[in-house]
Amino acid sequence: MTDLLAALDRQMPDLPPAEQALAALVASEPDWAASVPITELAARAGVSPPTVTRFCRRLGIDSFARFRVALTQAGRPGLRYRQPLGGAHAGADASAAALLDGASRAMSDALDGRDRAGFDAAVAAVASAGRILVFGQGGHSSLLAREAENRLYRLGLAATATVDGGRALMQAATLGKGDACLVISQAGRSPATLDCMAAARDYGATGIALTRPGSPLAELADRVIGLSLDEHDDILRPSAARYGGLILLDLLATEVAARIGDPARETMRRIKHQMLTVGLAPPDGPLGD
Amino acid sequence: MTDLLAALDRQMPDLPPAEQALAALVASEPDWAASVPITELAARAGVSPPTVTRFCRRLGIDSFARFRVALTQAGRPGLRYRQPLGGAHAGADASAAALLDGASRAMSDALDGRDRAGFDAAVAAVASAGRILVFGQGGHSSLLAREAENRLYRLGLAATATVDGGRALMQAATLGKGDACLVISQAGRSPATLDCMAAARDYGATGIALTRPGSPLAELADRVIGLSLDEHDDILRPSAARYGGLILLDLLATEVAARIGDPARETMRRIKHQMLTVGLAPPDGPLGD
DNA sequence: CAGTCTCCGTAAATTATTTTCGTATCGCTT
DNA sequence: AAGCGATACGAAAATAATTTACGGAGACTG
Repeated sequence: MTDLLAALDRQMPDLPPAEQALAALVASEPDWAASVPITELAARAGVSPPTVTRFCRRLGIDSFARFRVALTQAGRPGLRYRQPLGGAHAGADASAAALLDGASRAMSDALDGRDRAGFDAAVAAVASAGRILVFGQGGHSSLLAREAENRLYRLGLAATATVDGGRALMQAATLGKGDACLVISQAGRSPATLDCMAAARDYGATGIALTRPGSPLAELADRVIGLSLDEHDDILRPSAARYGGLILLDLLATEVAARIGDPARETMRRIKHQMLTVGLAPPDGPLGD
Repeated sequence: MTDLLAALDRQMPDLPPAEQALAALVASEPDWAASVPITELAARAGVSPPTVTRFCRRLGIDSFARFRVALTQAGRPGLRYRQPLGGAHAGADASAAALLDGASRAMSDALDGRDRAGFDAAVAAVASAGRILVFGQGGHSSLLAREAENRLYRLGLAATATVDGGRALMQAATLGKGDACLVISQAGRSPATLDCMAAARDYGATGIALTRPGSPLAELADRVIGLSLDEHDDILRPSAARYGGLILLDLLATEVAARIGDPARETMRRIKHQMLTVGLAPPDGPLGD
């Protein structure tokens, strides 16, 4: 019952006419529907108040009051702004809503859909690794690779990202037992990424792939953190998959930090101290610029 | 109005006794408080129903009904985990919820809080620029700078990102009238970023800053896209401000693309065509790897 | 020591929600 | 095609929830 709006979509066809009208209204303006009295909602949908009560019951909720709560909760950050984004360009606010929706959805999906056990194993491998090589190529994956380095070095880990296909293979060849190799690739099929993963594993490093489940790269890795591609029709709209990858890296870093504990805290404190001393960071702001 | 629970914390000391009792109850069980009738809430707090109504009014909300909506929104999954993590680590799912909440919030805030007119002007400047220099330094800003290049070159624009403080200044010196210089800095106070912005403007380029409003960098720029730092108490948790910056860049790129229109579409098609030809991208996937 | 202000409860008024009940409509059977 | 039963749905009544009006108690002020 987490996502009332999804349940609503699903049940839509089976609903009687009056309740379909209600469903359509609620789906299009969930925020509004959750905050007005039952009579106003009924009037705007062209039905009577009892129909609204019956509608709630049919959705498995025993009162209109609870329905409001469920509806408000269903309005997850992005979902509130559900925008089909089709056809003509509808203006900056519509774009903003669609982007936010896509990004929120990508993040929830990535987090919810992760394989708990595999993820924990990846956390353990990273936290205890001697060195960590992060590799990603192409616009999105190289962004994620650099961000992974950025997150991990702050914890005092020996993480290095490279986005150079030739160099990655050479670096992978220097890894050994107790090291980790994190390879990031959305499609999981480019030769350079596969070679890098294979080489790292050959020399005894733990291979972790942040990639599409089932891809050739995933098959090669010891541990897989799944990241699915999002489908989209509009060639001009940026893919939201990056957000899924970023939030997974954030979670990885957070969990690694928790596992490392005080030494990580001390490293972060040092970084902050230096930034403050030089005057680059405002005293209350986040680390780095 | 985004975070009722925070507002509640803040106002707590100034509240009369009966309302403090209410505030404490609401803060400790927001979900419950949002779903029970006013009489039940009042009874459990040991106050009368009218006191609850007055309590809502004092918080700036004109009815108990709206208070419930606000409370439900504030009580979204992530927020409950705003624990300082100084104590025990509550597990990966709690971290995931907190990260997701922070990221979603950062994105909504960034989009909602943007200055519409200034943003449009920045879009126009980028879309019509001869060359675009993107500059950012430090973990977060360099990530954003590279991502800006990544988004813009795909539209056929001559965008170049640099994260090298010395090189940026030299590059800025090559800009001229009709060019644009996008400088990204979360604190907006590092000398390198200021020098770069000043030089670019000196030579006639339009200076656009993605930075904290009111910062020295913002003062120097022609156009400001505001990005506020998020406060957070947990040194080990990554800052969510990056997400705000990313979504703003996505919006910038989307709006620029819409303004450019078909030529941008053609460039994207070409990129996709080449990726498909070489077999790097799956036919239905997003652009790039 | 009034006067005034704020807090907060009781009771009344108002408003919102749910229940009850009756009619209409549709599909199915004979 | 008429009869039957089920479902849909609104009107009105009943109930519940919320807000307003008002007044008393206590604290602070001149």
